[in-house]
Amino acid sequence: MSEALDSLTKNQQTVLDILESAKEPLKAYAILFDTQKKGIKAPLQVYRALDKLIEIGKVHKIESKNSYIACKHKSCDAGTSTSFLICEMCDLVTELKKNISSYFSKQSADVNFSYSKHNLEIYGICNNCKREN
Amino acid sequence: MSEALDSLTKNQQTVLDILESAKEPLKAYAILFDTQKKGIKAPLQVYRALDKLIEIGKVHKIESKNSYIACKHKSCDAGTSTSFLICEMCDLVTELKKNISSYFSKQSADVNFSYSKHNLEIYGICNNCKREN
DNA sequence: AACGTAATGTTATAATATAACATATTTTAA
DNA sequence: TTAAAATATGTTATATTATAACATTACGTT
Repeated sequence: MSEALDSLTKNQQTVLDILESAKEPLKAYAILFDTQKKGIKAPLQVYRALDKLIEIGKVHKIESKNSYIACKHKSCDAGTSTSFLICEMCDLVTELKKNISSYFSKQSADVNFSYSKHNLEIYGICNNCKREN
Repeated sequence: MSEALDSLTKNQQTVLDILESAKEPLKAYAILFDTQKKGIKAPLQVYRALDKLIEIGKVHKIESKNSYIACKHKSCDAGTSTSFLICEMCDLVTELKKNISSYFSKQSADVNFSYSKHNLEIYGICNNCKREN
């Protein structure tokens, strides 16, 4: 049988399932805890699954939180650039769709820097939390 | 004597000196290693100095590299928003002074998100490395 | 079937960061 | 000017995040 491009292995699917059903970004050891009933026993199994999922763009890492989040978009361009809005009150994370890259590319060119990719983490208060306060 | 706003303690100054003379961002344990001849003996002493320096805007953390860099600007607005250009070849880091915050603030408002601060890490190739390759 | 590649399982350890507690120093203010 | 409050220090231990190393298994390709 020829391999479907989006076929995931058991561990990869297990980790992705957890992330997709999570409301907030999860830390690796939280994922480990949640997946122990499904056969994942060691940190490395989580990290390996995460590495692959990030590589294919299904998952992103939020660097300032050492946390991981499933990508909600149809197809992210393979684990490169990311832009997030992070609510400081409820931890909700929204991923911005990426036309913002061209802006950074121009800004970079202005100082003779060849843009390759970026990571943007914007902190603030989400709409829900604003209304409730 | 009344306290000068920019007076630093011994450990804080030691850590800042190391960062200011470094060409690339440094990791906390690299700072520890470099400051051991100057009386700093434990990781916590480094982290505490870093915390303070970050708080007053003298140092920034580069989240995607778990590294720290001295701020070259006159006065950064107290450890809040940062924007970096990071060379993938030589690790040179340039901090963008530009008022990119207002752009993010607008983009955020478009989706009903109240901007508070941001962290931007742009990867690419710096001018020097471009010329040499 | 035999090979090459990728994924797995497992143990150990590296790298990054904080907790807890005792002490010392500086600032503030009565 | 001194006592209280706040800040910084020193030190040991430990928590958190992530990777190394190595043996094994699954699986697509030829």
